[in-house]
Amino acid sequence: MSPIQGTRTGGRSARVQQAVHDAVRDLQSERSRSELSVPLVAQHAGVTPSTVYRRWGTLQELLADVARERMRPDDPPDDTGALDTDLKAWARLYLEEISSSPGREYVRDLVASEGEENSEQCNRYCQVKIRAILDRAARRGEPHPDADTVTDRVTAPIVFRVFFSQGDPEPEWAETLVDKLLADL
Amino acid sequence: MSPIQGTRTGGRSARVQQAVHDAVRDLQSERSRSELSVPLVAQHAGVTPSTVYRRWGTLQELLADVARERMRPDDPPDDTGALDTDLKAWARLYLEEISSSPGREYVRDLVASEGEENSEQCNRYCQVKIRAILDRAARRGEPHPDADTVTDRVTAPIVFRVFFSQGDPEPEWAETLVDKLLADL
DNA sequence: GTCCTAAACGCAAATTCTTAGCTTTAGCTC
DNA sequence: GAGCTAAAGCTAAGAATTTGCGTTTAGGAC
Repeated sequence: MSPIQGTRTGGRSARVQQAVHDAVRDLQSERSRSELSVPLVAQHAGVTPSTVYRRWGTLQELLADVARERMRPDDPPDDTGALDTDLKAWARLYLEEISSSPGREYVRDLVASEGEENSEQCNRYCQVKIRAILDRAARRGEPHPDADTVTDRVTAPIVFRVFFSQGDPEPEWAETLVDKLLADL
Repeated sequence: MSPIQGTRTGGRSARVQQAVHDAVRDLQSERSRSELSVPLVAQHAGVTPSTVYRRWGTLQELLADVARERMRPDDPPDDTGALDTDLKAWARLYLEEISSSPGREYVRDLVASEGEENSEQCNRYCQVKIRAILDRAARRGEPHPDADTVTDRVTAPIVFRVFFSQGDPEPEWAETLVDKLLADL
């Protein structure tokens, strides 16, 4: 039985999805956003444009779909032995990731997409990592904030500053956010 | 001598800009984002599409330009007599504004635009209001955080939650952000 | 006020993107 | 493996975008 009645998830459909995603990633690495188009992606993927239009609707939605995939957490965050250093290492990495040129594009694509599922999913991925760090702290018996507080005091300021303030924040700034958070516990 | 060599700011150019902005606002109030197009806006504004393309480049950039205009601060925030209540009133209003359906669209349009000038300008508008509140607190002799701290602890979480968390936050939640900020002073 | 220059607009042709209808292919169930 | 149908391919019509060129007009100089 398939997960959703009458929706095909394997075989050709899966291959097309894979080919289109790969094409987007390839093209993103060598062309600017304004040079991308549905027909171009379709050609590189070896499918017809109408297939892409039917499945994703617009280039924007396709880009958001690809961005969400790229944000999927791969490895659990490094265990440095203490909450303070775990959170700082993660915050630093996160800031570097989303302030990088491709990182900005991904977040931009997520926010620009019509529905909010993609952005929400992305935040959930983020919280998975945060919770892994907090769980370790709990097991060590360290006092720790909850995941929502970390989101409000570390993740949110990082994302906000990258998108709404001029100039790139220094990696150290992410660590000061963690310092302040832990000082207020 | 004109401010920027060879850039026209008055007369016909100004009228066209006004007409196009007005057309966008009119259309936004009665149509969904996906129904907007450059030719449609141009027609309502009584100009040719090529004029819009040449001045703004894409629909996205035009929408970001309009959104920035709408975010411009109008009145100074209400003076309720104390920092705590001033900040809470502002935070509540801000949350309501950007979590509203048109508000979300404006922020979306800002972030989606190519350059970052529009988003940055928007944050500056926001900080103008925050600073007005903090200045009043300073004059009253109240202890107060700096504007960047308010941005990190109130503005950023509000924006982040509206765009990356599912479900609409309650207005009261914005006030708790202020409570926590002031408690940690 | 008049003239000059170039920025900005209008128009229209050429190109590219998007959509819709129909046909074909290939997963899935039995 | 036969039948069913979602999803892909194909093609043509329609819409949006880009571009070149002529015209208008704002802004500065005299």
